Amino acid sequence: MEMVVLQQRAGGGGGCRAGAPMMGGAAAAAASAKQEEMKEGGGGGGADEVRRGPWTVDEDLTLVKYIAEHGEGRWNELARAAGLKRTGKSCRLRWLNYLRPDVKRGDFTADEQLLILDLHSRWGNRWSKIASHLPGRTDNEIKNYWRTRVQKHAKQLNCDVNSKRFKDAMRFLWMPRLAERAAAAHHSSPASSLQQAAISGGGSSSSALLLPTAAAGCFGFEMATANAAADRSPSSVVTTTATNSSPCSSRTTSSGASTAATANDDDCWAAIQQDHDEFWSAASNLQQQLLYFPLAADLLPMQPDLSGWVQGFSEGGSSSPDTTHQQQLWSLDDIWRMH
DNA sequence: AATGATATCAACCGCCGGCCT
DNA sequence: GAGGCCGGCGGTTGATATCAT
Repeated sequence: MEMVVLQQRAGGGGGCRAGAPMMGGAAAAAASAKQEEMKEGGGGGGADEVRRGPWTVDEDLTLVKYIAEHGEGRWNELARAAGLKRTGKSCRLRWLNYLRPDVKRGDFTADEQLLILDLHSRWGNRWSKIASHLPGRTDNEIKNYWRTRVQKHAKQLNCDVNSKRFKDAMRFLWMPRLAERAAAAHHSSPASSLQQAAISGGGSSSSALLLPTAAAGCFGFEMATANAAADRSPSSVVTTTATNSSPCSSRTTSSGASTAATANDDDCWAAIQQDHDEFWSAASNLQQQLLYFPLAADLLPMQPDLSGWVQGFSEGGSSSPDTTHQQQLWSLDDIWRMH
Protein backbone atom coordinates (compact mmCIF):
# COMPACT_ATOMS: atom_id res chain seq x y z
CA MET A 1 0.00 0.00 0.00
CA GLU A 2 1.76 3.04 -1.23
CA MET A 3 0.05 5.37 1.15
CA VAL A 4 2.12 4.08 3.99
CA VAL A 5 5.37 4.61 2.25
CA LEU A 6 4.44 8.12 1.27
CA GLN A 7 3.62 8.91 4.82
CA GLN A 8 7.05 8.18 6.08
CA ARG A 9 8.92 11.18 7.24
CA ALA A 10 11.85 11.96 5.05
CA GLY A 11 14.22 11.17 7.83
CA GLY A 12 14.83 14.80 8.60
CA GLY A 13 16.43 15.39 11.92
CA GLY A 14 16.91 11.96 13.25
CA GLY A 15 14.13 10.04 14.83
CA CYS A 16 14.46 7.18 12.45
CA ARG A 17 14.17 4.54 15.03
CA ALA A 18 11.05 3.48 13.28
CA GLY A 19 13.64 2.17 11.00
CA ALA A 20 13.76 0.66 7.62
CA PRO A 21 10.78 2.35 6.05
CA MET A 22 12.44 5.71 6.28
CA MET A 23 15.88 4.65 5.32
CA GLY A 24 17.42 4.04 2.02
CA GLY A 25 20.22 1.91 0.72
CA ALA A 26 22.81 0.66 3.14
CA ALA A 27 21.14 2.13 6.17
CA ALA A 28 17.93 0.32 5.37
CA ALA A 29 19.77 -2.89 4.78
CA ALA A 30 21.61 -2.55 8.06
CA ALA A 31 18.39 -1.82 9.86
CA SER A 32 16.69 -4.77 8.25
CA ALA A 33 19.54 -7.02 9.23
CA LYS A 34 19.30 -5.71 12.74
CA GLN A 35 15.60 -6.31 12.81
CA GLU A 36 16.02 -9.82 11.53
CA GLU A 37 18.48 -10.30 14.31
CA MET A 38 15.95 -9.06 16.80
CA LYS A 39 13.27 -11.17 15.26
CA GLU A 40 15.21 -14.37 15.45
CA GLY A 41 17.42 -13.58 18.35
CA GLY A 42 16.46 -13.09 21.94
CA GLY A 43 17.76 -16.45 23.07
CA GLY A 44 16.02 -19.09 21.07
CA GLY A 45 12.84 -17.14 20.84
CA GLY A 46 9.98 -19.38 19.96
CA ALA A 47 7.26 -18.77 17.47
CA ASP A 48 5.30 -16.89 20.09
CA GLU A 49 8.09 -14.45 20.77
CA VAL A 50 6.77 -10.93 20.89
CA ARG A 51 8.54 -8.62 18.55
CA ARG A 52 9.79 -5.26 19.74
CA GLY A 53 11.58 -2.37 18.21
CA PRO A 54 11.12 -0.67 14.88
CA TRP A 55 8.25 -1.72 12.67
CA THR A 56 9.02 -3.13 9.28
CA VAL A 57 7.20 -2.15 6.12
CA ASP A 58 5.60 -5.57 6.04
CA GLU A 59 4.26 -5.19 9.53
CA ASP A 60 2.93 -1.75 8.70
CA LEU A 61 1.20 -3.06 5.63
CA THR A 62 -0.27 -5.93 7.55
CA LEU A 63 -1.61 -3.67 10.22
CA VAL A 64 -3.01 -1.08 7.82
CA LYS A 65 -4.62 -3.75 5.69
CA TYR A 66 -6.16 -5.47 8.66
CA ILE A 67 -7.57 -2.27 10.10
CA ALA A 68 -8.91 -1.26 6.70
CA GLU A 69 -10.84 -4.50 6.57
CA HIS A 70 -11.84 -4.98 10.18
CA GLY A 71 -11.55 -1.62 11.83
CA GLU A 72 -9.50 -0.65 14.85
CA GLY A 73 -9.92 -1.51 18.50
CA ARG A 74 -9.58 -4.72 20.52
CA TRP A 75 -5.89 -4.44 19.97
CA ASN A 76 -4.68 -7.66 21.49
CA GLU A 77 -7.13 -9.65 19.46
CA LEU A 78 -6.31 -7.59 16.41
CA ALA A 79 -2.60 -8.30 16.80
CA ARG A 80 -3.26 -12.02 16.97
CA ALA A 81 -5.78 -12.09 14.18
CA ALA A 82 -3.57 -10.07 11.89
CA GLY A 83 -0.70 -12.41 12.54
CA LEU A 84 1.48 -9.72 13.97
CA LYS A 85 3.91 -10.81 16.63
CA ARG A 86 3.33 -7.59 18.43
CA THR A 87 1.50 -6.67 21.57
CA GLY A 88 -1.85 -5.01 21.19
CA LYS A 89 -0.37 -1.97 22.77
CA SER A 90 2.36 -1.79 20.21
CA CYS A 91 -0.15 -2.09 17.37
CA ARG A 92 -2.32 0.58 18.83
CA LEU A 93 0.63 2.92 19.26
CA ARG A 94 1.90 2.32 15.77
CA TRP A 95 -1.51 2.97 14.29
CA LEU A 96 -2.38 6.02 16.31
CA ASN A 97 0.98 7.70 16.14
CA TYR A 98 2.09 6.81 12.68
CA LEU A 99 -0.11 4.86 10.32
CA ARG A 100 -3.44 6.54 10.79
CA PRO A 101 -4.28 8.36 7.54
CA ASP A 102 -5.14 11.62 9.25
CA VAL A 103 -1.91 11.91 11.16
CA LYS A 104 -0.41 15.26 10.38
CA ARG A 105 3.31 15.29 9.84
CA GLY A 106 5.83 18.04 9.76
CA ASP A 107 6.74 21.01 11.90
CA PHE A 108 4.22 22.62 14.12
CA THR A 109 2.80 25.83 12.77
CA ALA A 110 2.91 29.00 14.84
CA ASP A 111 -0.78 28.51 15.47
CA GLU A 112 -0.21 25.05 16.80
CA GLN A 113 2.72 26.09 18.91
CA LEU A 114 0.71 28.89 20.40
CA LEU A 115 -2.09 26.53 21.17
CA ILE A 116 0.23 24.04 22.77
CA LEU A 117 1.78 26.66 25.01
CA ASP A 118 -1.58 27.99 25.96
CA LEU A 119 -3.14 24.63 26.67
CA HIS A 120 -0.10 23.45 28.56
CA SER A 121 -0.27 26.50 30.77
CA ARG A 122 -3.76 25.43 31.67
CA TRP A 123 -3.52 21.69 31.87
CA GLY A 124 0.12 20.88 32.36
CA ASN A 125 1.39 17.62 30.92
CA ARG A 126 -2.01 16.41 29.84
CA TRP A 127 -0.68 15.53 26.42
CA SER A 128 -3.63 13.56 25.27
CA LYS A 129 -6.03 16.31 26.24
CA ILE A 130 -3.88 18.88 24.51
CA ALA A 131 -3.58 16.70 21.43
CA SER A 132 -7.34 16.45 21.20
CA HIS A 133 -7.35 20.15 20.40
CA LEU A 134 -4.82 19.83 17.63
CA PRO A 135 -6.38 17.84 14.81
CA GLY A 136 -4.01 15.33 13.33
CA ARG A 137 -1.40 15.73 16.01
CA THR A 138 -0.62 12.98 18.44
CA ASP A 139 0.06 13.27 22.12
CA ASN A 140 3.44 11.69 21.50
CA GLU A 141 4.40 14.36 19.03
CA ILE A 142 3.29 17.15 21.31
CA LYS A 143 5.09 15.58 24.21
CA ASN A 144 8.24 15.38 22.14
CA TYR A 145 7.84 18.96 21.05
CA TRP A 146 7.58 20.06 24.63
CA ARG A 147 10.48 18.02 25.83
CA THR A 148 12.80 19.07 23.06
CA ARG A 149 11.92 22.59 21.91
CA VAL A 150 10.32 24.07 24.96
CA GLN A 151 12.67 22.61 27.50
CA LYS A 152 15.55 23.64 25.34
CA HIS A 153 14.35 27.22 25.43
CA ALA A 154 13.95 27.07 29.18
CA LYS A 155 17.55 25.99 29.35
CA GLN A 156 18.55 28.88 27.14
CA LEU A 157 16.90 31.26 29.55
CA ASN A 158 18.62 29.59 32.45
CA CYS A 159 15.50 28.58 34.22
CA ASP A 160 13.49 25.50 34.88
CA VAL A 161 10.70 24.77 32.47
CA ASN A 162 8.27 24.61 35.37
CA SER A 163 9.48 27.77 37.02
CA LYS A 164 7.27 30.77 37.23
CA ARG A 165 9.99 32.73 35.57
CA PHE A 166 9.95 30.61 32.48
CA LYS A 167 6.19 30.49 32.39
CA ASP A 168 6.12 34.25 32.46
CA ALA A 169 8.74 34.52 29.77
CA MET A 170 6.66 32.14 27.72
CA ARG A 171 3.51 34.08 28.30
CA PHE A 172 4.83 37.58 27.87
CA LEU A 173 7.61 37.09 25.39
CA TRP A 174 7.25 33.92 23.42
CA MET A 175 3.51 33.67 22.95
CA PRO A 176 3.12 37.22 21.66
CA ARG A 177 5.75 36.46 19.05
CA LEU A 178 4.10 33.26 18.04
CA ALA A 179 0.80 35.04 17.82
CA GLU A 180 2.26 37.64 15.55
CA ARG A 181 3.74 34.98 13.36
CA ALA A 182 0.48 33.13 13.29
CA ALA A 183 -1.43 36.27 12.44
CA ALA A 184 1.02 37.15 9.72
CA ALA A 185 0.77 33.66 8.32
CA HIS A 186 -2.86 34.23 7.56
CA HIS A 187 -2.94 38.02 7.64
CA SER A 188 -6.10 38.21 5.60
CA SER A 189 -8.12 36.62 8.33
CA PRO A 190 -8.61 38.35 11.64
CA ALA A 191 -6.50 37.15 14.49
CA SER A 192 -8.14 34.74 16.84
CA SER A 193 -8.91 35.78 20.36
CA LEU A 194 -6.05 33.64 21.50
CA GLN A 195 -3.68 35.38 19.15
CA GLN A 196 -4.95 38.80 20.15
CA ALA A 197 -4.63 37.99 23.77
CA ALA A 198 -1.13 36.74 23.29
CA ILE A 199 -0.10 39.72 21.21
CA SER A 200 -1.42 42.13 23.75
CA GLY A 201 0.82 40.86 26.39
CA GLY A 202 0.62 37.30 27.15
CA GLY A 203 -1.39 34.22 26.75
CA SER A 204 -5.05 33.83 27.00
CA SER A 205 -5.79 32.31 30.26
CA SER A 206 -3.33 33.22 32.87
CA SER A 207 -1.91 36.36 31.60
CA ALA A 208 -1.66 38.93 34.27
CA LEU A 209 1.19 40.88 35.63
CA LEU A 210 0.29 41.26 39.24
CA LEU A 211 1.70 43.76 41.61
CA PRO A 212 0.68 43.24 45.17
CA THR A 213 -0.70 46.29 46.84
CA ALA A 214 0.65 47.58 50.07
CA ALA A 215 -2.34 46.03 51.74
CA ALA A 216 -1.11 42.69 50.60
CA GLY A 217 1.74 43.31 52.96
CA CYS A 218 4.67 42.55 50.77
CA PHE A 219 6.61 44.08 47.97
CA GLY A 220 7.45 40.97 46.13
CA PHE A 221 7.26 41.62 42.48
CA GLU A 222 5.25 38.84 41.09
CA MET A 223 3.83 37.83 37.84
CA ALA A 224 1.29 35.30 38.68
CA THR A 225 0.41 32.17 36.86
CA ALA A 226 -2.83 30.43 37.16
CA ASN A 227 -2.14 26.77 37.01
CA ALA A 228 -3.76 26.13 40.30
CA ALA A 229 -6.95 27.93 39.56
CA ALA A 230 -9.28 25.12 38.86
CA ASP A 231 -12.29 27.10 37.90
CA ARG A 232 -10.86 29.35 35.28
CA SER A 233 -11.93 28.91 31.76
CA PRO A 234 -9.71 29.80 28.88
CA SER A 235 -11.80 32.37 27.23
CA SER A 236 -13.52 33.93 30.14
CA VAL A 237 -10.43 35.37 31.67
CA VAL A 238 -9.10 37.15 28.66
CA THR A 239 -9.46 40.85 28.87
CA THR A 240 -7.45 42.63 26.33
CA THR A 241 -7.09 45.57 24.09
CA ALA A 242 -5.49 45.75 20.73
CA THR A 243 -2.51 47.67 21.93
CA ASN A 244 0.92 46.22 21.70
CA SER A 245 1.73 46.36 25.30
CA SER A 246 4.67 44.09 25.58
CA PRO A 247 8.15 45.23 24.83
CA CYS A 248 8.69 42.40 22.45
CA SER A 249 5.52 43.19 20.68
CA SER A 250 6.59 46.65 19.80
CA ARG A 251 9.94 45.44 18.78
CA THR A 252 8.70 42.88 16.36
CA THR A 253 6.00 45.14 15.10
CA SER A 254 8.52 47.72 14.16
CA SER A 255 10.47 45.21 12.25
CA GLY A 256 7.46 44.22 10.28
CA ALA A 257 4.95 41.44 10.46
CA SER A 258 6.32 39.65 7.47
CA THR A 259 9.69 39.51 9.09
CA ALA A 260 8.12 38.10 12.19
CA ALA A 261 6.29 35.56 10.17
CA THR A 262 9.36 34.27 8.45
CA ALA A 263 11.72 34.44 11.35
CA ASN A 264 12.93 31.07 12.38
CA ASP A 265 12.90 29.86 15.93
CA ASP A 266 16.46 30.77 16.55
CA ASP A 267 16.03 34.36 15.46
CA CYS A 268 12.92 34.54 17.48
CA TRP A 269 14.62 33.18 20.51
CA ALA A 270 17.60 35.43 20.28
CA ALA A 271 15.23 38.37 20.55
CA ILE A 272 13.20 36.73 23.25
CA GLN A 273 16.28 36.10 25.28
CA GLN A 274 17.17 39.76 25.04
CA ASP A 275 13.68 40.79 26.00
CA HIS A 276 13.81 38.35 28.85
CA ASP A 277 16.99 39.85 30.24
CA GLU A 278 15.71 43.39 29.88
CA PHE A 279 12.43 42.49 31.39
CA TRP A 280 13.87 40.93 34.47
CA SER A 281 16.29 43.75 34.87
CA ALA A 282 13.39 46.19 34.81
CA ALA A 283 11.42 44.05 37.17
CA SER A 284 14.16 43.80 39.73
CA ASN A 285 14.78 47.52 39.53
CA LEU A 286 11.17 48.22 40.21
CA GLN A 287 11.23 45.85 43.09
CA GLN A 288 14.19 47.71 44.52
CA GLN A 289 12.36 51.00 44.22
CA LEU A 290 9.40 49.65 46.04
CA LEU A 291 11.61 48.31 48.76
CA TYR A 292 13.27 51.64 49.32
CA PHE A 293 10.12 53.69 48.96
CA PRO A 294 7.35 51.70 50.52
CA LEU A 295 4.96 54.61 50.19
CA ALA A 296 5.18 54.28 46.48
CA ALA A 297 3.47 50.99 46.79
CA ASP A 298 0.50 52.75 48.30
CA LEU A 299 0.40 55.09 45.40
CA LEU A 300 0.62 52.45 42.79
CA PRO A 301 -3.02 51.48 42.84
CA MET A 302 -3.83 55.08 42.07
CA GLN A 303 -2.30 54.86 38.67
CA PRO A 304 -5.08 55.72 36.28
CA ASP A 305 -6.24 54.09 33.14
CA LEU A 306 -4.17 51.02 32.78
CA SER A 307 -4.81 50.27 29.22
CA GLY A 308 -3.54 47.14 27.71
CA TRP A 309 -3.62 45.02 30.76
CA VAL A 310 -4.89 41.57 30.82
CA GLN A 311 -6.53 40.00 33.73
CA GLY A 312 -5.19 36.92 35.32
CA PHE A 313 -4.93 35.04 38.49
CA SER A 314 -2.49 34.45 41.18
CA GLU A 315 -1.32 30.99 41.82
CA GLY A 316 -1.09 30.41 45.50
CA GLY A 317 2.30 31.11 46.92
CA SER A 318 1.97 33.92 49.36
CA SER A 319 -1.26 35.13 47.91
CA SER A 320 -4.30 33.21 48.88
CA PRO A 321 -7.33 33.11 46.64
CA ASP A 322 -8.97 35.52 49.04
CA THR A 323 -6.39 38.17 48.49
CA THR A 324 -6.08 37.69 44.79
CA HIS A 325 -8.78 40.14 43.96
CA GLN A 326 -7.04 42.80 46.01
CA GLN A 327 -4.03 42.73 43.84
CA GLN A 328 -3.55 45.47 41.35
CA LEU A 329 -3.12 44.54 37.76
CA TRP A 330 -0.41 46.17 35.77
CA SER A 331 0.49 46.01 32.20
CA LEU A 332 3.99 45.54 30.96
CA ASP A 333 3.86 49.05 29.58
CA ASP A 334 3.30 50.39 33.05
CA ILE A 335 6.21 48.47 34.37
CA TRP A 336 8.37 49.75 31.60
CA ARG A 337 7.18 53.31 32.11
CA MET A 338 7.96 53.15 35.80
CA HIS A 339 11.30 51.72 34.99
C1' DA B 1 37.97 13.32 8.04
C1' DA B 2 37.14 11.93 12.69
C1' DT B 3 35.01 12.44 16.88
C1' DG B 4 31.97 14.04 20.39
C1' DA B 5 27.80 16.63 21.59
C1' DT B 6 23.24 17.60 20.81
C1' DA B 7 18.60 17.23 18.73
C1' DT B 8 14.89 14.55 17.28
C1' DC B 9 11.33 11.28 17.67
C1' DA B 10 9.50 6.40 17.44
C1' DA B 11 8.79 3.03 20.59
C1' DC B 12 8.70 1.01 25.07
C1' DC B 13 7.45 0.77 30.00
C1' DG B 14 4.80 1.09 34.10
C1' DC B 15 0.81 2.71 36.12
C1' DC B 16 -4.01 3.50 36.42
C1' DG B 17 -8.91 3.22 35.69
C1' DG B 18 -12.82 1.07 33.42
C1' DC B 19 -15.12 -2.96 32.20
C1' DC B 20 -16.34 -7.69 32.45
C1' DT B 21 -16.82 -12.11 34.67
C1' DG C 1 -16.13 -7.40 46.09
C1' DA C 2 -12.03 -9.70 43.80
C1' DG C 3 -9.41 -10.58 40.01
C1' DG C 4 -8.10 -10.32 35.25
C1' DC C 5 -7.94 -8.03 30.90
C1' DC C 6 -7.60 -4.10 28.11
C1' DG C 7 -6.90 0.52 26.61
C1' DG C 8 -5.16 5.02 27.61
C1' DC C 9 -1.80 8.04 29.48
C1' DG C 10 2.55 10.15 30.83
C1' DG C 11 7.44 9.34 31.44
C1' DT C 12 11.56 7.50 29.62
C1' DT C 13 14.76 5.27 26.52
C1' DG C 14 17.66 4.66 22.76
C1' DA C 15 18.77 4.85 17.72
C1' DT C 16 19.79 7.94 14.28
C1' DA C 17 20.72 12.44 12.13
C1' DT C 18 22.88 16.67 12.42
C1' DC C 19 25.93 20.04 14.17
C1' DA C 20 30.25 21.62 16.28
C1' DT C 21 35.01 21.15 17.17
